[in-house]
Amino acid sequence: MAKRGIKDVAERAGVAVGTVSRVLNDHPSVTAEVRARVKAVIHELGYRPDPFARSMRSKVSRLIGIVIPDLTNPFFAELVQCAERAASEHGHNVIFMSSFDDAAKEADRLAQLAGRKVDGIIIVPSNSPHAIKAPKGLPLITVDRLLPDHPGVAADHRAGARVAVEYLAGLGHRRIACIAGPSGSRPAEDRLQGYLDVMRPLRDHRGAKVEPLFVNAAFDYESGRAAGTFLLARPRAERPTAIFASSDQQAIGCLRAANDLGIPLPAGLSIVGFDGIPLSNLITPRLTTIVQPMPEIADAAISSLLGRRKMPPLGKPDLFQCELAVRESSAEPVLEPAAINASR
Amino acid sequence: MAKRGIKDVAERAGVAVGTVSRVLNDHPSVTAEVRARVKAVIHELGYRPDPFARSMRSKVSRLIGIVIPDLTNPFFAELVQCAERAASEHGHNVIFMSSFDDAAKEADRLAQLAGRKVDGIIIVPSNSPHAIKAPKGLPLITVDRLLPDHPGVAADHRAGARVAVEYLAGLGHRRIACIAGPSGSRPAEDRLQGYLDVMRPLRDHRGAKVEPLFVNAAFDYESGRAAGTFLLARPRAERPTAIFASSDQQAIGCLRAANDLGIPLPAGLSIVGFDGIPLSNLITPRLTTIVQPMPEIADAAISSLLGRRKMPPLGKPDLFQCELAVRESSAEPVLEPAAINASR
DNA sequence: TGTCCGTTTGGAAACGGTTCACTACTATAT
DNA sequence: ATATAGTAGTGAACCGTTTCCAAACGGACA
Repeated sequence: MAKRGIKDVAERAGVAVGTVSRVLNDHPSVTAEVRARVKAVIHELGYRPDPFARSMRSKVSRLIGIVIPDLTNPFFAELVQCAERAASEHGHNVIFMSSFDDAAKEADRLAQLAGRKVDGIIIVPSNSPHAIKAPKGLPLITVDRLLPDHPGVAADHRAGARVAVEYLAGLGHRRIACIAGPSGSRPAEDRLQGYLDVMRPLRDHRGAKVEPLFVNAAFDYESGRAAGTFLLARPRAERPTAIFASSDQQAIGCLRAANDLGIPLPAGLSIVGFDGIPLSNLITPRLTTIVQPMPEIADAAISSLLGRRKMPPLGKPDLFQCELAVRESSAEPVLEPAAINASR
Repeated sequence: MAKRGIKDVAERAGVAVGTVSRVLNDHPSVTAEVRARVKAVIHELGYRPDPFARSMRSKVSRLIGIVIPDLTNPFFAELVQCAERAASEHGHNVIFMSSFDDAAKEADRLAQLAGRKVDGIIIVPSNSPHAIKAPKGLPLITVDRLLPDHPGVAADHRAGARVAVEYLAGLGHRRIACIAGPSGSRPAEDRLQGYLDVMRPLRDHRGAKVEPLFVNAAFDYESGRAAGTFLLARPRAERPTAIFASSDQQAIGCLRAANDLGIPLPAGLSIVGFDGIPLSNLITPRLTTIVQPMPEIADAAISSLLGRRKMPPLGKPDLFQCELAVRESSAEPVLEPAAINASR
C-alpha cells in the first residue's frame, strides 16, 4: 500500500504508462476494452494522479483564483460561495484571497496567483481608481464592479432597479425616493439610472411630473440608516411613501430608521432593497428586494474563464437579469392618489 | 523574454543549477558572494520558481485547505478572511471550500484537498454527528466546532459566557435569561455552561437563589427572535431584565423581538451577544457582545498546521479568551433590587 | 609535505506525470 | 494481392525543480 504511481497502474493493467495517461485524460484513441481495464485497476489501486506532476507538464492547474475586497460583506461572501460551487462542478478548486480594498495588496495577490499558474482569475476590483494590472496571458474576469478594460459579468443593475421602481409605481406610489450608492461606483450609478429611467416619465394622479429624490450613501447598513433618517425627516405630506435602496444593507438600515421614527411598515412606508443577501429574508419585516442571480453570475464567470462560454467583449459585459422578490416590506400606499384628492 | 528557468539563472550567474536551488531555499552552504551574485541575476531576470515543479519534488505545496459549512454565516466568513490573511503572512495560499453542512460533500472536499497535497487543513466540521475522515498524515485542525478526536482551536466559549453574565450581574441584573444555542453543538453547550456557572451562585437582594432561565434555539437571526419573543412574553415583574444570547445573530433577532414588544433598549432590557461579528457594531443600538479574537484564533490554527506552534493535544484544545465589548444594548436595570424592595 | 576533514560547488538522478514520434496492426481502396 | 490510410498503443524524452553524491578546494595538523 505504498505510494502508487502511474507506472504501477500501467504494469498491473499490462499497458504502457502513456496509455494510462490517455485514459486519465479521456484521450479518444484508447479501446473501450483497454480503457475499462485500466480504469478498473485505477479504482482497485485507489490511484490518484499527482496534480503537481500533472500541472508541471500540461500547464493546467485546475485552480481558479478569486480576489475580493472584503469577505465580511455578505454580498461578496455569497459570490465566493457560489463561485466555489461552480468551479467545483467544473472540476476546479478555488484559491481565495482578500484584497482588503487596497490596491497594493490587490496587485500583490494577483502576482501570487499568476505565480501559482492558476487557470483564471475572478476579481471584484478594489475601489481605488487605478487600473488593475492583469498578468497577461491569464484569463481574468471582473464581477460586479466592472472595469472598462477587462471582460466582466454582473447583474443588470439598471434593469433591476427599473423593475424595483416600476413595482413601487405600479403599487400606486408616486413619492418614491432612492438611496443611491456611493457616486463613482459603477453598480451604484447603474442602479440610480434605473431609478431615474422610471421616475422621469412618471406622472401623479393630476398628471403632473413627479420629482425624483435621491441621496448618495455608502452601501453599508449605517449609511443606509443615515440616508433613511434624512429622507424621512420631513412633513408627512411630503415624505416619501416608498424608498428604493441600492443595497440590502442600506435598506435594512433604512428600515431601522423608519422604525425609530415610528413609521409603521409597510403601511406607512414601502422599502425595496437590492442584492438579495440571505439576511434580507431573515429580518422583520422580510425585505422586498431585487435578488441578483448569484449562482448564474458566478457560473458565467467560471465558464468564461474556462473557455466553456464565450468571454464577454470588453465594452459589453455579460449581464444577468435580476428578479423581484416581493416580501413584507412593501405594500400599496395607505392614501391612494384619489383619496388624497378627495380629502382636499 | 521567454520563460525563464532555473538553468537560465544558473548559466547567467556562472554556477550550477543546484547552487541556484540552494540559494532559493536559503541553504546554508553557499558563500555570501555566490549567493549575492545569484540573487542579483534572479532579480535581473525576474525569475520566479515554478511552484509545481518545486512541489513535485519537495512535497511541500505552500497551500492550506479550509473547509467551512456555510460562508453566508458572517462568523465563518470572518474566520476565512482571517485565516487567509494569516496564511498569507506565512507565505501560504488558501484553497477555500464549502461543505454546505453536508457530511458527504465534506468528505469529498477533504479528499480533494488531500489529492492537492495541501500542507494542512482547517475545518469547521459540518453539524452531522459523524466523525470526519481525516486523510492521515495530513495535519488537520478543527476550529470553533471542536471534535473529540482531532486537535482544535477555538475561543473559550465557557469563559466568554461567564464574562458576559458576570457583567450583567455586576450591573445589577438578577433576572438574566439565556438564549442557548442548539443542543448538541459543542460551542452552544459551552456557552450555556458559562451562563450557569455564574447563575448558580448568584443571589438576589434578599439573598434568595435566582433561577436560571434558558431556551435552546438555532444560532440564526430568526431563531433568536422567536426565543426572545418567548422569553419576553411574560408579566413585567417576571420578565428578564437581561438576556445573554449565544450568538450575535440571535441577539439581533432578540433585539428585534424586544422592539416589537415595545420594550425600550437598554432601559427596559439589556442584551449581550456572542461572537463579535461586524454587523453587531452597525445596528442600532450597537450590540454589547463578547468578541472572539478571530485573528488570533486563525493565526493559531495556521501556525499549528505549519508546525510553527505546538499542535494542541487531542483532549485539550487551544483556547483563546474572548473580550467583552460594552456598547449600547446594555445598561443597569431601571429598578435596582433595593428600589424594588423599597417600593413594596 | 602529505593527510585528513569540512565546506562549497558541480552534475546528474529523481519526482510523477504528459506528450510526441513512432511502430504494429486493421480496414479500405486500388 | 498490394499500397494506403487510419487507429491503438509503446517507450522515451521532457517539464523545472530538489536532492544526493562526488569532486574540488582550502586549512589544520602531524
